[in-house]
Amino acid sequence: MESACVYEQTTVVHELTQGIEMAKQLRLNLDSAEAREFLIEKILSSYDKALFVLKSAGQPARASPLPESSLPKSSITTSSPQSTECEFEFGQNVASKKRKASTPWENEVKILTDNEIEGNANDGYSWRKYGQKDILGAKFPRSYYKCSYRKVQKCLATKQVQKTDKDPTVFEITYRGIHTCNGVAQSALPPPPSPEKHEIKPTHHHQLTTPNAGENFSNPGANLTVNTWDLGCTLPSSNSIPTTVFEFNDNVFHPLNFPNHFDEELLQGYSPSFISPATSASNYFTDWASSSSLDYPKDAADLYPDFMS
DNA sequence: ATGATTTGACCAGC
DNA sequence: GCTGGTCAAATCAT
Repeated sequence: MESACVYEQTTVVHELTQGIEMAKQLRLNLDSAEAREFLIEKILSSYDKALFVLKSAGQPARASPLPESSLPKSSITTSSPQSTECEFEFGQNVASKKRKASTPWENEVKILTDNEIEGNANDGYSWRKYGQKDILGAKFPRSYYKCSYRKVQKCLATKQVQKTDKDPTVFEITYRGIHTCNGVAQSALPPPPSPEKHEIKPTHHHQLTTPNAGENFSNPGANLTVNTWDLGCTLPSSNSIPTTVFEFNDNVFHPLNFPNHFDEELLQGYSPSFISPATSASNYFTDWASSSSLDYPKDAADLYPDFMS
């Protein structure tokens, strides 16, 4: 299955979005050396992950060096019944009024997340609900969102949010289309979570690939373990890409297994040529890179001049 | 007053 | 005819 493990886009979106959140947290925690260090590491980690995934995306043959069993259950789901775990769908129609099942979207990504408030995922974009439908066979209706800047900037990105039948607290989010809006991500984001108020659900589930997973570390007091690298499918390697785990003790978070670096050897040889300039991942990236006060790693720019430009 | 959400209707694919 | 995706008027919230 060619796209069996094409989870890359979601991963990249997640990691880059997470980087945005981390950067925001960093801005709010500049006086705390410990928090600063942690956040910087986390940002770099997310960035590394994104780059790794982008690099490895064009090399299906080397997918999943490790047994899937070593990985947590993926939160990325396939939209195809034939597929086993995850995939992206690429198509061409862009936000046309009528569905075209035979021509998938140019950019469609499905994720599962329980880190969501009634479908309003903090994914860095501002969405406007435009419809809701009861879906055959589904317990819960599906909500349709389009980019708030659809008119102003002709951004055609849409997303669908639907509670899963098995667990109403878990949302299946399908992102469609490409964000052509500019610089809206930051302004659209809600204020960073307050450590005093932000609440984190216990990791009863595959916590996840939700782009705002980065908020989680702001929760104090809870003895919590959060996996932010919870992608199943043919994850390149759970060895080279360790799960990010941190705990909260006495209002201080402690990174336990911090994925700072990937195996450089693994990174080598991967061409970024597969990167489409019109993917949501790249849009996320450009939004992040252009709007964030952070500098992206220099070596990344060296490695991916096209991507960075 | 303005913008966001809700909800019934419309339309095309199957 | 059924279904999913979208539109747009009505309604709600700020």
